[in-house]
Amino acid sequence: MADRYEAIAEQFRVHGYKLTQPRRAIVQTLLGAAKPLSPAEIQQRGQKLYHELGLVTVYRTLELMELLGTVRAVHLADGCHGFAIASPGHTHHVVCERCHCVVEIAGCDLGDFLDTVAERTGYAITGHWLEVSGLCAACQAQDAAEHTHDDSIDATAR
Amino acid sequence: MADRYEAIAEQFRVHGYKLTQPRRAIVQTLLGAAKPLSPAEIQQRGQKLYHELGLVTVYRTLELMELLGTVRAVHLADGCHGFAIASPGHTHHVVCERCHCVVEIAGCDLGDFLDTVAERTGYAITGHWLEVSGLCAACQAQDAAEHTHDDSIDATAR
DNA sequence: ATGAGTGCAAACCGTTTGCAATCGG
DNA sequence: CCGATTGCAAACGGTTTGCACTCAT
Repeated sequence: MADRYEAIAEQFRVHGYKLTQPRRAIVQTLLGAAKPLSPAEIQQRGQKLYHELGLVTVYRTLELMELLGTVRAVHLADGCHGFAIASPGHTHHVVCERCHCVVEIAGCDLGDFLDTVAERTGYAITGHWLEVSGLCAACQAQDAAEHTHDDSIDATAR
Repeated sequence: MADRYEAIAEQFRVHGYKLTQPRRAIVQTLLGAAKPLSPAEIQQRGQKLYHELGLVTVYRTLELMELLGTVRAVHLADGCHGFAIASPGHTHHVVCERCHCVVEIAGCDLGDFLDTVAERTGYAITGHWLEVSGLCAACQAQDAAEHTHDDSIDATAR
Protein backbone atom coordinates (compact mmCIF):
# COMPACT_ATOMS: atom_id res chain seq x y z
CA MET A 1 0.00 0.00 0.00
CA ALA A 2 2.68 2.42 1.09
CA ASP A 3 4.75 1.43 -1.92
CA ARG A 4 1.77 2.01 -4.19
CA TYR A 5 1.60 5.54 -2.89
CA GLU A 6 5.34 5.93 -3.20
CA ALA A 7 5.27 4.78 -6.82
CA ILE A 8 2.69 7.43 -7.69
CA ALA A 9 4.50 10.13 -5.72
CA GLU A 10 7.60 9.23 -7.71
CA GLN A 11 5.72 9.83 -10.95
CA PHE A 12 4.87 13.33 -9.80
CA ARG A 13 8.47 14.10 -8.85
CA VAL A 14 10.03 12.58 -11.93
CA HIS A 15 7.89 14.76 -14.15
CA GLY A 16 8.57 17.87 -12.11
CA TYR A 17 5.16 18.22 -10.49
CA LYS A 18 4.78 19.25 -6.89
CA LEU A 19 3.32 16.95 -4.28
CA THR A 20 0.97 19.31 -2.52
CA GLN A 21 -1.44 18.53 0.29
CA PRO A 22 -4.49 18.45 -1.97
CA ARG A 23 -2.74 16.08 -4.37
CA ARG A 24 -1.66 13.79 -1.54
CA ALA A 25 -5.24 13.68 -0.29
CA ILE A 26 -6.55 12.79 -3.74
CA VAL A 27 -4.01 10.02 -4.28
CA GLN A 28 -4.66 8.55 -0.84
CA THR A 29 -8.38 8.71 -1.40
CA LEU A 30 -8.12 6.85 -4.68
CA LEU A 31 -5.79 4.27 -3.17
CA GLY A 32 -8.22 3.68 -0.34
CA ALA A 33 -11.25 3.30 -2.60
CA ALA A 34 -12.61 -0.11 -3.54
CA LYS A 35 -14.57 1.29 -6.45
CA PRO A 36 -14.11 3.94 -9.13
CA LEU A 37 -14.85 7.39 -7.73
CA SER A 38 -16.45 10.38 -9.41
CA PRO A 39 -14.73 13.74 -9.00
CA ALA A 40 -17.37 14.80 -6.47
CA GLU A 41 -16.87 11.62 -4.45
CA ILE A 42 -13.14 12.14 -4.48
CA GLN A 43 -13.62 15.64 -3.14
CA GLN A 44 -15.95 14.50 -0.35
CA ARG A 45 -13.73 11.65 0.79
CA GLY A 46 -10.58 13.66 0.25
CA GLN A 47 -11.78 16.41 2.56
CA LYS A 48 -11.38 14.01 5.46
CA LEU A 49 -7.67 14.07 4.67
CA TYR A 50 -7.37 17.70 3.62
CA HIS A 51 -10.29 19.80 4.67
CA GLU A 52 -9.97 22.62 2.10
CA LEU A 53 -9.88 20.32 -0.94
CA GLY A 54 -11.66 21.97 -3.86
CA LEU A 55 -13.49 20.25 -6.66
CA VAL A 56 -11.53 22.13 -9.28
CA THR A 57 -8.31 20.75 -7.90
CA VAL A 58 -9.72 17.26 -8.12
CA TYR A 59 -10.41 17.75 -11.82
CA ARG A 60 -6.98 19.20 -12.46
CA THR A 61 -5.22 16.48 -10.50
CA LEU A 62 -7.16 13.73 -12.25
CA GLU A 63 -6.20 15.21 -15.59
CA LEU A 64 -2.59 15.25 -14.51
CA MET A 65 -2.66 11.72 -13.14
CA GLU A 66 -4.32 10.45 -16.28
CA LEU A 67 -1.45 12.00 -18.20
CA LEU A 68 1.04 10.29 -15.89
CA GLY A 69 -0.86 7.03 -16.36
CA THR A 70 -1.52 6.58 -12.67
CA VAL A 71 -5.25 6.91 -12.94
CA ARG A 72 -7.76 5.67 -15.48
CA ALA A 73 -11.38 6.45 -16.26
CA VAL A 74 -13.66 3.45 -15.87
CA HIS A 75 -16.52 3.20 -18.35
CA LEU A 76 -19.10 0.52 -18.63
CA ALA A 77 -22.13 0.00 -20.83
CA ASP A 78 -24.22 2.10 -18.46
CA GLY A 79 -21.90 5.08 -18.53
CA CYS A 80 -18.88 6.46 -16.80
CA HIS A 81 -18.35 5.09 -13.33
CA GLY A 82 -15.48 7.35 -12.37
CA PHE A 83 -11.77 7.14 -11.88
CA ALA A 84 -9.59 4.43 -10.41
CA ILE A 85 -5.89 4.03 -9.72
CA ALA A 86 -4.15 2.22 -12.53
CA SER A 87 -1.02 0.19 -12.17
CA PRO A 88 1.69 0.98 -14.67
CA GLY A 89 1.46 -1.02 -17.84
CA HIS A 90 -1.52 -2.44 -19.62
CA THR A 91 -4.24 -3.61 -17.23
CA HIS A 92 -7.99 -3.89 -17.15
CA HIS A 93 -10.60 -3.48 -14.46
CA VAL A 94 -13.24 -5.90 -13.36
CA VAL A 95 -16.15 -4.06 -11.81
CA CYS A 96 -18.82 -5.52 -9.55
CA GLU A 97 -22.30 -4.79 -10.88
CA ARG A 98 -23.74 -4.55 -7.42
CA CYS A 99 -21.26 -2.69 -5.22
CA HIS A 100 -19.02 -1.35 -8.01
CA CYS A 101 -15.87 -2.50 -6.27
CA VAL A 102 -13.03 -3.08 -8.70
CA VAL A 103 -10.03 -5.30 -9.05
CA GLU A 104 -7.33 -4.94 -11.63
CA ILE A 105 -6.29 -7.74 -13.92
CA ALA A 106 -2.74 -7.59 -15.13
CA GLY A 107 -2.15 -10.22 -17.80
CA CYS A 108 -4.14 -9.65 -20.94
CA ASP A 109 -4.21 -12.58 -23.33
CA LEU A 110 -6.17 -10.94 -26.09
CA GLY A 111 -3.41 -11.25 -28.66
CA ASP A 112 -4.95 -14.09 -30.63
CA PHE A 113 -8.34 -12.49 -30.63
CA LEU A 114 -6.95 -9.19 -31.86
CA ASP A 115 -5.00 -10.96 -34.61
CA THR A 116 -8.25 -12.44 -35.82
CA VAL A 117 -9.88 -9.04 -35.74
CA ALA A 118 -7.03 -7.55 -37.76
CA GLU A 119 -7.38 -10.26 -40.39
CA ARG A 120 -11.10 -9.94 -40.66
CA THR A 121 -11.32 -6.16 -40.76
CA GLY A 122 -8.09 -5.11 -42.43
CA TYR A 123 -7.45 -2.69 -39.58
CA ALA A 124 -3.99 -2.38 -38.04
CA ILE A 125 -4.90 -2.82 -34.38
CA THR A 126 -3.16 -0.33 -32.12
CA GLY A 127 -5.00 -0.65 -28.85
CA HIS A 128 -8.10 -1.74 -27.05
CA TRP A 129 -10.28 -0.88 -24.13
CA LEU A 130 -11.78 -3.69 -22.15
CA GLU A 131 -13.78 -3.67 -19.01
CA VAL A 132 -15.41 -6.63 -17.41
CA SER A 133 -18.42 -6.64 -15.17
CA GLY A 134 -19.52 -9.33 -12.77
CA LEU A 135 -20.41 -10.03 -9.20
CA CYS A 136 -17.65 -9.90 -6.62
CA ALA A 137 -17.30 -12.75 -4.15
CA ALA A 138 -19.04 -10.81 -1.39
CA CYS A 139 -22.07 -9.96 -3.51
CA GLN A 140 -22.29 -13.55 -4.73
CA ALA A 141 -22.35 -14.72 -1.12
CA GLN A 142 -25.10 -12.24 -0.34
CA ASP A 143 -27.14 -13.54 -3.27
CA ALA A 144 -26.67 -17.11 -2.17
CA ALA A 145 -27.80 -16.25 1.34
CA GLU A 146 -30.95 -14.59 0.06
CA HIS A 147 -31.84 -17.40 -2.30
CA THR A 148 -31.68 -20.00 0.43
CA HIS A 149 -34.24 -17.95 2.38
CA ASP A 150 -31.62 -17.31 5.00
CA ASP A 151 -32.70 -14.10 6.70
CA SER A 152 -29.49 -13.69 8.64
CA ILE A 153 -27.48 -11.60 6.24
CA ASP A 154 -23.84 -12.19 6.96
CA ALA A 155 -22.29 -8.92 8.06
CA THR A 156 -19.12 -9.74 6.15
CA ALA A 157 -21.09 -9.99 2.94
CA ARG A 158 -20.70 -6.50 1.68
CA MET B 1 -28.79 -1.40 -46.45
CA ALA B 2 -32.52 -1.23 -47.01
CA ASP B 3 -32.94 -4.38 -44.98
CA ARG B 4 -30.86 -2.89 -42.18
CA TYR B 5 -33.34 -0.04 -42.05
CA GLU B 6 -36.25 -2.42 -42.25
CA ALA B 7 -34.93 -4.48 -39.34
CA ILE B 8 -34.73 -1.39 -37.17
CA ALA B 9 -38.13 -0.15 -38.27
CA GLU B 10 -39.50 -3.54 -37.31
CA GLN B 11 -38.09 -3.13 -33.80
CA PHE B 12 -40.01 0.09 -33.43
CA ARG B 13 -43.28 -1.47 -34.62
CA VAL B 14 -42.93 -4.65 -32.63
CA HIS B 15 -42.56 -2.67 -29.44
CA GLY B 16 -45.42 -0.38 -30.29
CA TYR B 17 -43.45 2.76 -31.05
CA LYS B 18 -44.38 5.04 -33.90
CA LEU B 19 -42.13 5.56 -36.89
CA THR B 20 -42.27 9.29 -37.20
CA GLN B 21 -40.40 11.49 -39.64
CA PRO B 22 -37.81 12.63 -37.08
CA ARG B 23 -37.15 9.03 -36.08
CA ARG B 24 -36.75 7.93 -39.69
CA ALA B 25 -34.28 10.73 -40.27
CA ILE B 26 -32.25 9.72 -37.22
CA VAL B 27 -32.13 6.06 -38.17
CA GLN B 28 -31.14 6.85 -41.75
CA THR B 29 -28.48 9.25 -40.53
CA LEU B 30 -26.95 6.64 -38.28
CA LEU B 31 -27.10 4.01 -41.01
CA GLY B 32 -25.33 6.35 -43.40
CA ALA B 33 -22.56 7.25 -40.96
CA ALA B 34 -19.16 5.61 -41.13
CA LYS B 35 -18.27 6.73 -37.63
CA PRO B 36 -20.03 7.10 -34.28
CA LEU B 37 -22.02 10.33 -34.17
CA SER B 38 -22.66 12.67 -31.26
CA PRO B 39 -26.26 13.81 -30.68
CA ALA B 40 -25.42 17.23 -32.15
CA GLU B 41 -23.90 15.64 -35.25
CA ILE B 42 -26.94 13.45 -35.67
CA GLN B 43 -29.16 16.50 -35.52
CA GLN B 44 -27.10 18.40 -38.10
CA ARG B 45 -26.93 15.54 -40.56
CA GLY B 46 -30.49 14.51 -39.85
CA GLN B 47 -31.81 17.94 -40.75
CA LYS B 48 -30.87 17.25 -44.35
CA LEU B 49 -33.50 14.51 -44.24
CA TYR B 50 -36.02 16.20 -41.99
CA HIS B 51 -35.48 19.89 -41.65
CA GLU B 52 -37.28 20.48 -38.33
CA LEU B 53 -35.35 17.83 -36.43
CA GLY B 54 -34.79 18.96 -32.85
CA LEU B 55 -31.90 18.02 -30.62
CA VAL B 56 -34.23 16.89 -27.87
CA THR B 57 -35.80 14.38 -30.20
CA VAL B 58 -32.37 13.03 -31.03
CA TYR B 59 -31.70 12.39 -27.35
CA ARG B 60 -35.06 10.76 -26.82
CA THR B 61 -34.76 8.60 -29.91
CA LEU B 62 -31.25 7.49 -29.00
CA GLU B 63 -32.49 6.52 -25.56
CA LEU B 64 -35.26 4.54 -27.15
CA MET B 65 -33.02 2.86 -29.69
CA GLU B 66 -30.52 1.98 -27.00
CA LEU B 67 -33.39 0.31 -25.17
CA LEU B 68 -34.32 -1.57 -28.33
CA GLY B 69 -30.68 -2.56 -28.76
CA THR B 70 -30.41 -1.01 -32.20
CA VAL B 71 -27.89 1.62 -31.19
CA ARG B 72 -24.89 1.55 -28.90
CA ALA B 73 -22.68 4.20 -27.30
CA VAL B 74 -19.06 3.95 -28.37
CA HIS B 75 -16.47 4.81 -25.72
CA LEU B 76 -12.75 4.74 -26.02
CA ALA B 77 -9.89 5.65 -23.70
CA ASP B 78 -10.15 9.26 -24.80
CA GLY B 79 -13.83 9.62 -24.04
CA CYS B 80 -17.20 9.05 -25.56
CA HIS B 81 -17.15 9.11 -29.33
CA GLY B 82 -20.88 8.99 -29.83
CA PHE B 83 -23.50 6.54 -30.97
CA ALA B 84 -23.43 3.90 -33.67
CA ILE B 85 -25.92 1.41 -35.08
CA ALA B 86 -25.54 -1.95 -33.42
CA SER B 87 -26.46 -5.25 -34.95
CA PRO B 88 -28.59 -7.50 -32.81
CA GLY B 89 -26.62 -9.76 -30.52
CA HIS B 90 -23.28 -9.31 -28.88
CA THR B 91 -20.87 -7.38 -31.08
CA HIS B 92 -17.97 -5.02 -30.67
CA HIS B 93 -16.74 -2.03 -32.59
CA VAL B 94 -13.34 -1.43 -34.11
CA VAL B 95 -12.71 2.29 -34.42
CA CYS B 96 -10.11 3.94 -36.62
CA GLU B 97 -7.89 6.29 -34.60
CA ARG B 98 -7.49 8.65 -37.51
CA CYS B 99 -10.85 8.97 -39.23
CA HIS B 100 -13.00 7.35 -36.51
CA CYS B 101 -14.76 5.11 -39.02
CA VAL B 102 -16.08 1.95 -37.40
CA VAL B 103 -16.69 -1.64 -38.33
CA GLU B 104 -18.53 -4.15 -36.24
CA ILE B 105 -17.05 -7.49 -35.28
CA ALA B 106 -19.53 -10.20 -34.64
CA GLY B 107 -17.81 -13.25 -33.17
CA CYS B 108 -16.31 -12.67 -29.78
CA ASP B 109 -13.92 -15.37 -28.61
CA LEU B 110 -13.23 -14.01 -25.18
CA GLY B 111 -14.63 -17.01 -23.35
CA ASP B 112 -11.30 -18.50 -22.32
CA PHE B 113 -9.94 -15.18 -21.26
CA LEU B 114 -12.98 -14.43 -19.13
CA ASP B 115 -12.77 -17.87 -17.53
CA THR B 116 -9.24 -17.06 -16.47
CA VAL B 117 -10.37 -13.74 -15.09
CA ALA B 118 -13.13 -15.42 -13.11
CA GLU B 119 -10.66 -17.88 -11.61
CA ARG B 120 -8.14 -15.26 -10.69
CA THR B 121 -10.53 -12.71 -9.22
CA GLY B 122 -13.32 -14.80 -7.75
CA TYR B 123 -15.84 -12.65 -9.61
CA ALA B 124 -18.76 -14.22 -11.42
CA ILE B 125 -18.37 -12.59 -14.83
CA THR B 126 -21.65 -11.36 -16.26
CA GLY B 127 -20.60 -9.13 -19.11
CA HIS B 128 -17.89 -7.13 -20.74
CA TRP B 129 -17.32 -4.07 -22.80
CA LEU B 130 -14.63 -4.15 -25.43
CA GLU B 131 -13.65 -1.66 -28.02
CA VAL B 132 -10.70 -1.90 -30.29
CA SER B 133 -8.83 0.93 -31.91
CA GLY B 134 -6.58 0.80 -34.91
CA LEU B 135 -5.96 2.22 -38.32
CA CYS B 136 -8.40 1.39 -41.08
CA ALA B 137 -7.09 0.19 -44.43
CA ALA B 138 -7.53 3.60 -46.03
CA CYS B 139 -5.62 5.43 -43.33
CA GLN B 140 -2.85 2.82 -43.43
CA ALA B 141 -2.52 3.37 -47.17
CA GLN B 142 -2.33 7.10 -46.62
CA ASP B 143 0.45 6.59 -44.07
CA ALA B 144 2.37 4.34 -46.39
CA ALA B 145 2.14 6.86 -49.18
CA GLU B 146 3.50 9.61 -46.95
CA HIS B 147 6.35 7.51 -45.62
CA THR B 148 7.63 6.56 -49.05
CA HIS B 149 7.88 10.28 -49.88
CA ASP B 150 5.29 9.75 -52.54
CA ASP B 151 3.68 13.15 -52.96
CA SER B 152 0.82 11.87 -55.08
CA ILE B 153 -1.73 11.13 -52.42
CA ASP B 154 -4.13 8.56 -53.78
CA ALA B 155 -7.57 10.07 -53.88
CA THR B 156 -9.10 6.78 -52.81
CA ALA B 157 -7.06 6.82 -49.62
CA ARG B 158 -9.50 8.43 -47.34
C1' DA C 1 11.67 34.00 -3.42
C1' DT C 2 8.90 32.73 -7.07
C1' DG C 3 6.37 30.21 -10.09
C1' DA C 4 3.45 26.12 -9.77
C1' DG C 5 -0.64 25.07 -7.61
C1' DT C 6 -5.01 26.32 -5.25
C1' DG C 7 -9.91 27.79 -4.20
C1' DC C 8 -13.63 30.61 -5.36
C1' DA C 9 -17.10 32.35 -8.43
C1' DA C 10 -18.68 32.68 -12.80
C1' DA C 11 -18.96 31.00 -17.45
C1' DC C 12 -19.79 27.14 -20.25
C1' DC C 13 -21.98 23.27 -22.53
C1' DG C 14 -24.14 19.01 -23.08
C1' DT C 15 -28.33 16.88 -21.30
C1' DT C 16 -32.97 16.71 -19.22
C1' DT C 17 -37.58 18.44 -18.16
C1' DG C 18 -42.28 20.96 -18.56
C1' DC C 19 -45.60 22.05 -21.63
C1' DA C 20 -48.57 23.27 -25.48
C1' DA C 21 -48.92 22.05 -30.31
C1' DT C 22 -48.73 18.28 -33.80
C1' DC C 23 -48.58 13.98 -36.06
C1' DG C 24 -49.27 8.99 -36.98
C1' DG C 25 -51.73 4.59 -36.44
C1' DC D 1 -59.66 10.72 -33.21
C1' DC D 2 -56.60 10.56 -29.34
C1' DG D 3 -52.61 9.62 -27.25
C1' DA D 4 -47.75 9.24 -28.43
C1' DT D 5 -44.34 12.28 -30.07
C1' DT D 6 -42.32 16.65 -31.00
C1' DG D 7 -39.95 21.32 -30.57
C1' DC D 8 -39.15 25.12 -27.82
C1' DA D 9 -37.40 27.36 -23.81
C1' DA D 10 -35.94 26.98 -19.44
C1' DA D 11 -33.75 24.34 -15.80
C1' DC D 12 -30.08 21.46 -14.54
C1' DG D 13 -25.55 19.47 -13.31
C1' DG D 14 -21.13 18.40 -14.31
C1' DT D 15 -16.86 20.51 -16.14
C1' DT D 16 -13.83 24.36 -17.36
C1' DT D 17 -11.91 29.00 -16.98
C1' DG D 18 -10.19 33.66 -14.97
C1' DC D 19 -8.08 35.46 -11.29
C1' DA D 20 -5.94 36.72 -6.96
C1' DC D 21 -3.85 34.28 -3.15
C1' DT D 22 -0.79 30.52 -1.15
C1' DC D 23 2.41 26.97 -0.70
C1' DA D 24 6.21 23.70 -2.00
C1' DT D 25 10.64 23.60 -3.56
